[in-house]
Amino acid sequence: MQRGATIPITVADLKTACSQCNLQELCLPVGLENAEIEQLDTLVGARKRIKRHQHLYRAGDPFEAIYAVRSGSFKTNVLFEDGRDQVTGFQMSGEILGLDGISTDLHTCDAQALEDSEVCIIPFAQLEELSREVESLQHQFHKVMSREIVRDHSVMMLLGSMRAEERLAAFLLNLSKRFTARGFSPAEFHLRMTREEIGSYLGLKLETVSRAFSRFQDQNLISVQQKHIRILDIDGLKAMLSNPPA
Amino acid sequence: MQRGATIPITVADLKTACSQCNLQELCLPVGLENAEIEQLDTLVGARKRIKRHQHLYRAGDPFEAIYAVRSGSFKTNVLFEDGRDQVTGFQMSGEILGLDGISTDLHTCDAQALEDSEVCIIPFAQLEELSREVESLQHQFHKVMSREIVRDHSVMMLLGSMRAEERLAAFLLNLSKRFTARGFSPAEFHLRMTREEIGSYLGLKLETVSRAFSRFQDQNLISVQQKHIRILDIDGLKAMLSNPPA
DNA sequence: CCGCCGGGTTGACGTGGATCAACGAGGTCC
DNA sequence: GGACCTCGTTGATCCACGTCAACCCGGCGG
Repeated sequence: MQRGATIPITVADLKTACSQCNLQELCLPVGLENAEIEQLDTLVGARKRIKRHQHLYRAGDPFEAIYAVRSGSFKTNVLFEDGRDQVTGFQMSGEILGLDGISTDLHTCDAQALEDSEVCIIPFAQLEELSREVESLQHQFHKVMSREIVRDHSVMMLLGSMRAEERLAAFLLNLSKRFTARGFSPAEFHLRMTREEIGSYLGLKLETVSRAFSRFQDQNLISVQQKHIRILDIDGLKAMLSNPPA
Repeated sequence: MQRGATIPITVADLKTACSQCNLQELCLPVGLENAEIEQLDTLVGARKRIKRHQHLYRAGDPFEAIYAVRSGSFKTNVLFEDGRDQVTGFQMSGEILGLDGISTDLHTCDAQALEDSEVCIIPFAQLEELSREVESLQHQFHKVMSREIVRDHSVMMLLGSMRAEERLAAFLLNLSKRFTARGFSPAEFHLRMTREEIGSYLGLKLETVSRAFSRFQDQNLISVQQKHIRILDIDGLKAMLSNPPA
């Protein structure tokens, strides 16, 4: 099948396509030329709305596409035979979901919307096909995967060697950075996930998360009201990270 | 520069190449046709010997190539500003090192040999070039990256929700599986890493690792003599994994 | 309006693993 | 062969976080 200029692109398509998307700078098209992004448009046609608490995919589902979060946010979690599970990440707009499925052609975790959300569907076979032709797309995709590996390593670091308050501080600073990159306030935001989900991600119990929030508030580092967070002293939070336990 | 049939391949090259390598089934060439593997040979020319305790690369080094472990074994670890560090993985023959470097063109962790080892150097630009031409290589490379992501997720699970003995049991079972895949005994092997390195990987202190080994020995699950491990009751070890803490 | 329910906070208490410390076994260098 | 050093084991104690439980708040349905 031919692609590219031989396929007519309608105005309706364009409106939803990468070339018109304000997340370009955060998403798969980073670093691509305009002409290349228009090639991407031809395969990133469909979008999908996912309501709060609905699953985008589940562990065991056949893998066919990766997804770019267009609006809203998600969590991914892995399941364990005995019913235990663990949140492996929270994804916000521009971030890519589903890379775990490539290895076995089955998804290996669940992806669930934390709020009403929308994703762009990127059929994987077509992405591979196009990235054989478009060098910069190929390289960008490799960077996306590698970035996921690097992110996972820093989560391992967090889980393996940080104390509860350090973990939470790292988490808040990471969120702040990601909100900032999306044009939101670095200091004030709304958590989309529960204390239990935060705890699962950070390897802590929800009570410990709650207590750490309260402690940060007592120290005037942040102000917390349920899911509403305001960072009052970002340097203070950063300082928490460079304090080894011993 | 031309590649492929236009470049003469000497017998000496071939002897060290993928097409002649007995790790084919475990390494990058999985699932490739013979002709395709021969194309791989053209870029996986050089090998490098790394002595015990030497670094293959360090965090901050420019990223130019990925590496396939040909013999021996490695650990990778990430560093933290304040001097803390954490082992993120142990790699044995056929496994790929260096994928973390793609994201920023700098390596983000250290890779250190646990014993005298040898790696194949796979220049990354050339790998991308060839995988634009060879679909199955492209796909296989994506699987390798995805597998690393999946592996990282299971380490997160381990660090975030398992108890000390569960972690160690999971670690031993994982080693056993990988030794088996390489034609070694599933039940008897030699650890290449210290208790401290195991502990760092598992998010435990070396004393805890040592105690867990002793406990397993008391329960006749394994026999331990320093670095020599014999698994006596593999089902018993597996059972440790399906026992939630509560 | 009231009752319910999920999510969050806080307190009292228990415990798994960290910490500190002593000692033993093997390897290496003179 | 002795001195040293790294690695591993084991015991005693401590403490960060988990556990259990009470309670609070806001939203929702009847």
